[in-house]
Amino acid sequence: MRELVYGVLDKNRKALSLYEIEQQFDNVDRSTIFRTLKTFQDNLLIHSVDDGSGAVKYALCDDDCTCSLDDLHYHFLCTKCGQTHCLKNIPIPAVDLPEGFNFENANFVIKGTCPNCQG
Amino acid sequence: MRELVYGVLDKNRKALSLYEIEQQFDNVDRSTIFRTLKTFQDNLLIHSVDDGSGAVKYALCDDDCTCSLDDLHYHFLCTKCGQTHCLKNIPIPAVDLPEGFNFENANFVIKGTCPNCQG
DNA sequence: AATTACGTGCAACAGTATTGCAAAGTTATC
DNA sequence: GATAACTTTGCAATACTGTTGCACGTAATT
Repeated sequence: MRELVYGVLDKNRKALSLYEIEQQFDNVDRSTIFRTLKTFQDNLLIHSVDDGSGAVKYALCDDDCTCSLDDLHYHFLCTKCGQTHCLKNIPIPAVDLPEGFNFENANFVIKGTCPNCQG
Repeated sequence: MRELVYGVLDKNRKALSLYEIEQQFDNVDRSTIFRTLKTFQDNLLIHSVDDGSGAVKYALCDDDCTCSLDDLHYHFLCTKCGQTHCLKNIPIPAVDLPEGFNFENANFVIKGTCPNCQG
């Protein structure tokens, strides 16, 4: 199962929701996939994004990804097709937080239309 | 009711979830507050943030806020106390999107510890 | 007074996430 | 090879947030 789920994420190259992953199988229970994804996350194979679409999405980490530390990148949610892309090539600028605030992690989601949905 | 809900948001000066607002009243229904917040949002009095905590939070807009247009700002979610602060003084840098991607909106949430939770 | 519009509470429902439990499968151990 | 120990899976149930339908009550309007 883990290999199959990994395969789906690898094939799609974008962030998928639990439901979307479930759709790609015929007879696999949500909970199984859910737990598989959780395992992946615990082992830093994938990262999750809450893009505001209502469902958390999951995407593969890069080989050298250390997720919570420095794999920060923008995510792009297309408001037309609903797909979420990882914009790994765009660096996230350092944020100058006010005194007393301590940076741990960040979630930067940009919304708009993706190349497939221009018209 | 609208005055009361507005008062709560004004007093707290941070983003509150529907549930948190509900807690500040004794006998007011979720749906009433929900609809009140929706009304506020339709009239651009408040903006909503999905900080990834599972619940959407709501905060007052500034007087000159035009929300969906240029009131973009960072939000800070404290991983200890769960409070969400608006970091209105920090400008959001322009993001250089790849060809074909069209910017409409953004949601930038930073996680960490807030001044109240340092130790 | 009759009509209309609006606000509220209750209850129900939707969608996603999550967990308990038992069955099925797998691996280790003797 | 049999048994025990552990893992994985499916089903069902539950939690939580958000959302809507409906009925009732109140206030404004004619």
